[in-house]
Amino acid sequence: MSQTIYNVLSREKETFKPISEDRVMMYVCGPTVYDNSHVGHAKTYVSFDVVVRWFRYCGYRVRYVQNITDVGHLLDDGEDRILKGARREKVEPMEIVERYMRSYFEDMDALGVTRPDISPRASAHVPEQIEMIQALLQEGHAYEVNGSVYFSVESFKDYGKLSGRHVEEMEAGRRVAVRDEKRHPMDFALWIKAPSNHVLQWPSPWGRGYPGWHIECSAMSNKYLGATFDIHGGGVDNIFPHNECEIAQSECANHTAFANYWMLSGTLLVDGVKMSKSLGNFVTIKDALKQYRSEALRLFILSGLYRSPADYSTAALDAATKGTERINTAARRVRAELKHAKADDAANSGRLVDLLDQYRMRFTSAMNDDFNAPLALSALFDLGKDLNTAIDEGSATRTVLEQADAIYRELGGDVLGVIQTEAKGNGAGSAEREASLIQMLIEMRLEARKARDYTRADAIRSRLAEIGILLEDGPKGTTYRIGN
RNA sequence: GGCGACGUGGCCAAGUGGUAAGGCAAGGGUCUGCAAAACCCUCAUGCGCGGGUUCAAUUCCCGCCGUCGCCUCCA
Repeated sequence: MSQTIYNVLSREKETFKPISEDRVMMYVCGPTVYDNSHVGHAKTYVSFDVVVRWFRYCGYRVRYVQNITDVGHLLDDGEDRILKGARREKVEPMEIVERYMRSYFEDMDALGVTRPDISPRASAHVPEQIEMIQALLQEGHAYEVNGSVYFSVESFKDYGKLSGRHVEEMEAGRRVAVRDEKRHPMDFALWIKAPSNHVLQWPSPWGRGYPGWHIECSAMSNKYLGATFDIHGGGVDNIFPHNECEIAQSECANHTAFANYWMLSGTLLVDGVKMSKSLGNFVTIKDALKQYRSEALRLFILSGLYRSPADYSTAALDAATKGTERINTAARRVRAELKHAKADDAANSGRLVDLLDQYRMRFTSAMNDDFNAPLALSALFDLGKDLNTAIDEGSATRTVLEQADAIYRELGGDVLGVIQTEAKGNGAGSAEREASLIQMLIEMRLEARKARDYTRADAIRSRLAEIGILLEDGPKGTTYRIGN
């Protein structure tokens, strides 16, 4: 079965053909680190995390590059975001960068997002950016004015091919005063002359200055992935001008195609409008994680297609929380049953093993179809229903349970990251010890119940509940789970 | 105004030219000292509105209405 990807370049689903057979070279636009990340970032990066995890599950070697923007990304008023952050917090610009880059990684780690293989920083690749700008100047795709360098959009006939815009049709500069220096209103900065008091500046052939925002992605993807690579990802909101500019710079400098497949994730809305730093309506990932566990956040994100918008609300997150509980309870039950599983016996076992294969195939074909995570999830939910029934009937043999456990670990855990694959503990040894202690208390409570000493039984239960361990009495005995 | 996307049950959300996945909520049941949880079952003749193509459309085409994103910084 082959992988399909909705390619924004063609606006169609295409069969994925990597440049090297078993290898995926992938770039995703990363954050500008001048403030805490919000749930909108989570949507984008969790989505691409699942793409990477899926490729790896399928046996591809993936090189995943995601930049860290720490210079050159300007605000409306022309001030660099990093400098604004530095002024706000009264620290060095690079302190802002370190602070929020660490914060970003903390958030991503908490969300279970696999770290990129390379997280190149713009400020650490100024020579590479200068080199690319020089190439563009030599080719006549760029021009210098007063120490700044601009890309000439008229020199690249394909400008607008990703976003479907045409230079002639755009009423550029209508709302923003165009810099007089530009030859064409749509031209964009490759290199910006720094005022003498500007804190971030580097020497260049055109005097002291700093790189424009777009050029870093072109220069760094070129360095780590090559002139042409497989997949370029990011949020749709950057399709114009950022992504369009990347294509223009790279294709003009390298004389070859840039990314073969463009995957853009849908915008996260809150109360129907975009969640963004500039609108101030954002929920930080740290705040969201105080309320919801990371599996719930991931499930919320993966409940819709990556390229569709999603609306953040407490109702949606509560529903996702319940959903993760349902799916994790089923997975936990399988693991618990496995401890005292029956040996295999012919017929039933075979039928159920076939059923499990079908679920794995359902999941696989969903993911192969442009990473349809919501459809893949539905397979896991249905699987849980069948397993519960099988366990109740006593037809779930060891082989069945082992394979079910493997599905949960590999597909729910490794690929989607919505199923906890191991007990959360403070350390390797302590988790096991904790489990034994809880088991001991459960047995003590059982003895109390047998003796009809319910006061004592309830006391054990409520004391455990106080420290977040919830006991649940079921037909087959008492189980527990760790609450939030 | 231009470009792009979308409108599916109470809410969220997949999907297909041949008759609607899944989650949440709701109702019923099982279990149970109590409680909580869990599990099972049920739940859209219908897919924004109006036309058209077709043996057949929610799915294709046209028009309309509405929502969102981008066009200026945002993942």
